[in-house]
Amino acid sequence: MDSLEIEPSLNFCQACAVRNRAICADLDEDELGLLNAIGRRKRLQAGEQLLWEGDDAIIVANVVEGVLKLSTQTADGREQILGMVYPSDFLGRPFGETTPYGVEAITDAQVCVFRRTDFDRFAREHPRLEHKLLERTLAELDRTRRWMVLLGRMNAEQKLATYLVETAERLIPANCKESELGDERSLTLPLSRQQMADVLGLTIETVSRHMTKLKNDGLIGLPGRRELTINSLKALAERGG
Amino acid sequence: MDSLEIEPSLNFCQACAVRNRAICADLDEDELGLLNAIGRRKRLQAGEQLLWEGDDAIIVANVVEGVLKLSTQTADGREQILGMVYPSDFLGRPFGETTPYGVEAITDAQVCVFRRTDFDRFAREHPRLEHKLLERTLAELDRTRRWMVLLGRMNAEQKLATYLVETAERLIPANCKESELGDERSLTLPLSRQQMADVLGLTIETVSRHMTKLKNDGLIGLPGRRELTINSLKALAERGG
DNA sequence: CGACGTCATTGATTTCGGTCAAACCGAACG
DNA sequence: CGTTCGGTTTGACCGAAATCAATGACGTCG
Repeated sequence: MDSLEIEPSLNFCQACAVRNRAICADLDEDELGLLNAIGRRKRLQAGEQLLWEGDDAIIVANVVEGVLKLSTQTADGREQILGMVYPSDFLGRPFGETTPYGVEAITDAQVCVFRRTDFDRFAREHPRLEHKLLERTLAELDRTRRWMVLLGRMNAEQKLATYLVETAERLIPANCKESELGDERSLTLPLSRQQMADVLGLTIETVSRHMTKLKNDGLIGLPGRRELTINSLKALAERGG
Repeated sequence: MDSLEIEPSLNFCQACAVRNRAICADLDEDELGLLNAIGRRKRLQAGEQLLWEGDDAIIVANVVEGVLKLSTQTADGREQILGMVYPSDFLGRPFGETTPYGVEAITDAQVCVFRRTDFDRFAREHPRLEHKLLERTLAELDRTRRWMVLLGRMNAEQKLATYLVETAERLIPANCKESELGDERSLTLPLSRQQMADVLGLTIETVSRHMTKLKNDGLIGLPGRRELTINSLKALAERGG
């Protein structure tokens, strides 16, 4: 299975944008060289699928750039998005036989891909890497459990408000550091309405209706389909949890 | 904070019921001795709280016996159960500052408790243990993500059928190994109707109604409040996902 | 035994979000 | 410039689950 369209392997690691934030952060130069030897950079276009649900788990990866979604299909064909991954996040299922979810690039993206068997061996031989991976997995589990509360106990408006606040918080610090311009934010939404629905366990119509409602209530502005301004982050957060 | 009512420390590990299934499984005699030295057995009565949401994360534990729930409170006072832990499962938040959920014993239980700082240090020094913990955490993350689909995309009947099947599968092999009596099972439900509602993101009335419906449809029997017989595991599973 | 408290069931009603259908809007293209 | 097309919004209606309320079943303790 070597049909992955992969770029030639230079030593990317040293210049890697996520060198100090990804699981490789604690590795020394030598270890990094070894890791570099088994990994390959791969570019993905928006909409391109990296892993298919149920496939043999042949690869794992670090996200270098862009946003990807993890999702699964329900029996009746609808989709539930299980999580979003951002730069420096790890994805895939090490030490497992099959990939329990599909992975698709939401924006153009760049990932650092490893054959799972190679990665598993490397991880077992390098406890510092495994430790980083453990910390990340524990943090991801916490985040996932918080999302369960959203799915299980919130109504549509609360879900939407919570999602918008969280998106703003994850996206704004990356763009600009004017965090104390006050309570306002403006950003480009990474997800379409349908994708937002799939993240929140709603339908596209319900998402659309409540976006309009939040706008009419003066909490947000919608200058364009993908554009969002938040008039008061605090007020919006209050509509959530 | 040493007011934990703890039993004196004999070397429990060798005789431990979950010795070969918990994260300690890969440790040798010496390591086990060291781990034993920092851990203590603790008995819990049904309903007793082991950890409170938001507390400093001072302890982690292995479940030796019984069932416990992880749960969180919503702003409006309702509860969402984030997960159930069974014998050999690990609980608590290693490498973290605060406990992101409350832990309460559902049945009488026995756990093997460690001060978090002691455990963290031991784990860092024993990669085999950390590896086990990583595998467990990854598996738990997979399970949690599957639960997101239940919460986000299933209707009440599907949720209930899925829950009953999963409970049967987790509980039956422990009790008796007559797994090929065919497709029937009978068991004592670990959760009250209210707790089932909290796991499934429903209300107690909806749970009750759909339990009755599944009974009337001939899929299950309800000889008592906490008693359940499954007439066909396969048929019940079909009502789920 | 009878009274009480807890938990579960059942019924009546409301409400929120889903479904179906139509209109709308902006970008890409001939 | 008009057409087309995908994504989005809006409306009308419906149904599943929540809510409100009453009743029932069971255990326990005086």
